[in-house]
Amino acid sequence: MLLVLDIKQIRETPDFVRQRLATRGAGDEALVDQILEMDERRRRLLTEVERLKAERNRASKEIGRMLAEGKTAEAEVRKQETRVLGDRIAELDRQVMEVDQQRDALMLRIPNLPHETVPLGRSAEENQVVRVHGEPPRFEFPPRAHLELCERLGLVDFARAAKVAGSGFALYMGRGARLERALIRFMLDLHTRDHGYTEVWPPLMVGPACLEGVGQFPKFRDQYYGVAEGDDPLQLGRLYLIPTAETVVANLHREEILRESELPIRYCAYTPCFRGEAGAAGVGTRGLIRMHQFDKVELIQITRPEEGYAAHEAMVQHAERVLQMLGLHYRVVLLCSGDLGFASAKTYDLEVWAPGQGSYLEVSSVSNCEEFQARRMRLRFKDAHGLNRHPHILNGSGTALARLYVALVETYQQADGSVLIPPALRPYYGEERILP
RNA sequence: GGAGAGGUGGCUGAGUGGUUGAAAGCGCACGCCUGGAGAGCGUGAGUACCCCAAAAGGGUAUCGGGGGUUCGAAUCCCCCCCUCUCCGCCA
Repeated sequence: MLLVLDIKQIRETPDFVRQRLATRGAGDEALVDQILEMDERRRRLLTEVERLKAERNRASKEIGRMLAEGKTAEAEVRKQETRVLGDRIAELDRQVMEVDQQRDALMLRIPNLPHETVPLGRSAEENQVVRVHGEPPRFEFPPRAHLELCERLGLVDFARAAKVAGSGFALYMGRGARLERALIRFMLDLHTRDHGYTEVWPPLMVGPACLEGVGQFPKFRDQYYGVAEGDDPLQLGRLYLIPTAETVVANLHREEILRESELPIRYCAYTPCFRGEAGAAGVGTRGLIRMHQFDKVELIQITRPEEGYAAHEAMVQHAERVLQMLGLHYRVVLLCSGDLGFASAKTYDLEVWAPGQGSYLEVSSVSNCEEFQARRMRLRFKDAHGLNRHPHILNGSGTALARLYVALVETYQQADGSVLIPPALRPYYGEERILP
């Protein structure tokens, strides 16, 4: 009953589905045959059990009629006969449920099909840079890394963050905290005022159904923080800390049937994001680049399928606008099939230049998940013909904070050790520079 | 956390074991009426799945979720979830 890719699509065009899945290079296409087999078994069982149920329903009505007419003896006989049907039905029902579960479990493991405009490739190396904005800034001195800048200016206290929460957390202090807040407000204002998004301030914990809905479950179960209430171990896993606002906000309309006139829906949310990042320790773990908790302003759109890709392009530009207004050098990267996220059909990453790192940092990922998530969360809209269809769901960071912070202080650092605040941010930060 | 009440179709709301997928009202769609609108009248309309080449048609499931009793469950029993009211606690 839970359709991930449309089971009909798999049934009708298995070769196409297999071929598209194969471009991801993860071997998921092997699931297709298993699913088809399950599906066939399921339908055979269903046809049989439904026939029996129809028969039983008829018999029951007949018994009702007999009793009403006072033919108790006859009714008793009929009851006896019908009881046997019940046993057979129960047995078949059990089998149907079993096959259902197996099929659904397989379906949940199938990632989205890459869009036809996605370049083929195996890994991040084959991603395509589609445009570059600006130039890397020049320095008359060796630019410092953000870690040093932040510590010297007292913006972030990593030691105390580690003391209270362990490694992988940041403690923004004083002007550092104010800068974080300024960035959040700047982005929220930009997207709500200029780009037509409605601001949302959502819960930071969600049930597992939401994680499943956006495609983070079942595949990446171990990367999320589950919370427990008190010491009750039974409570563990009933709620999870959100790894991104997408997890909550994309699910806001789950199991609804929207009116077409309500589309497109555009939401913008600031939230902290919590990630276990299992197995990622060791690489770039110092500083603000990879953390268990970071801030992010997220964009979500729910659109008619016809408009999904136009909205996708627009959304990339909404995220780019942040970087442009902050005067940062960045590039837009189109992910290749092998680097695509589980739920996404097409993704652009925004990578901002961090002079102190001497590298680009991913600060935004803008994806069109097409109908994939809508199907998993049973979100539909009624079109002009009264037909229920799945909308496209898009998400994009607009943008992630911590890495943006890195790029910002590294880009705007001065020879005297101060950090200039770019003009667009000054109304929010309140001053023109952060002095040593 | 304690006590109570309740979850039925887009909404309100009837229904306590048998042609009830579910009265009635509102809302909605279409048609008639109208110069046009309204009122009025009529018709239609949930969702998912299965059978059928398709359409037509037929069937199954669905009254918060799951399990049970029964020939038969919206109706009876058990467990869970959620909402509301009162009390307690708390930012």
